[in-house]
Amino acid sequence: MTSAAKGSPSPRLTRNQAMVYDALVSASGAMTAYQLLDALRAEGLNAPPQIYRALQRLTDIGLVHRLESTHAFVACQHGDGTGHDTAAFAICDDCGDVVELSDARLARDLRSLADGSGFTPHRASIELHGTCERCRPAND
Amino acid sequence: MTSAAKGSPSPRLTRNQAMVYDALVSASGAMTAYQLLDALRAEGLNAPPQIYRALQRLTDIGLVHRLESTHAFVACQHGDGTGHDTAAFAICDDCGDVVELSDARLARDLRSLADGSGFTPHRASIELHGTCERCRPAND
DNA sequence: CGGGCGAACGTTATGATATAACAACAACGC
DNA sequence: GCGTTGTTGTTATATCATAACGTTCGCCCG
Repeated sequence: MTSAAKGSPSPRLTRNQAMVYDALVSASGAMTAYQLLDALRAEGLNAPPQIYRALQRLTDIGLVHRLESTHAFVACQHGDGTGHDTAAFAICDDCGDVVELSDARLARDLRSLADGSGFTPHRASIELHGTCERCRPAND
Repeated sequence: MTSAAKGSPSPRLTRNQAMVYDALVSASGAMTAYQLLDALRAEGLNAPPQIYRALQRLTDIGLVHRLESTHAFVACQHGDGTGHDTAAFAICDDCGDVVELSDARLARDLRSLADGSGFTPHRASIELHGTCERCRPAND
């Protein structure tokens, strides 16, 4: 699986950016910057700035999201389009799996909640920690 | 959820915990651990673990919230009661001011969104970045 | 062609955030 | 007293992230 551009506004990725993005997609989960660095040393990336610069660009264009609460990064699970600014993440504290959730109602509620305080939101970080379906104890 | 004792709002803080909490309340805003350390050196706190331990306890009992996206800590702005597990924060990127928002509808939306994915949430981190009322350009 | 220029690169060094580990001590029940 | 438990103070170190600098790349335009 390669770093093919997706939808509308995806400029071509540079080599480093493609390597980082591919690593995140292959991981099918979140990775920290230093995990990416370790994974990509074999391919010639040697120092943190190379990773962080690629991640900066990838998050800027919406291909990658940053998980603030775990200091990790995850490839966008949507078709790249909209909703990035209010994406929510369900992070399993047991297995580390991350699922990206998007919901118009949630976005609307957040916006109205902010408006009620005179606040103009620019971006949101919404991260749920808990237990995913597969890790939940079998009892109901 | 809401496990803080109702009868005793403050479970007797130790000296260090009280110093850290007082510093956060006086700041009327967010502070990083190292800002707290600098502020409290004069009172005898010398090393990061002393700060982090106090913060750990204060967040455990709900008197302090951690802002994941800014690596900072803020005193709870509620009357201490419930809603801590789904509190949202509006963080002004201009002046740094932080307002704690709480909304039952938001909490419900998040829960139902998670349930739809078979996810069982334990805690949420909801942080809005943007511009507060006072910092917003006057037109618009 | 080739000069200019902005973006990306590689590298070194350092800054910022957070925790491990351990010895000393206080508070408390018995 | 004496153990148990939790907090403290301290040193050292782990983890996360960026500053700064010169070099190279891609590409437009003269």
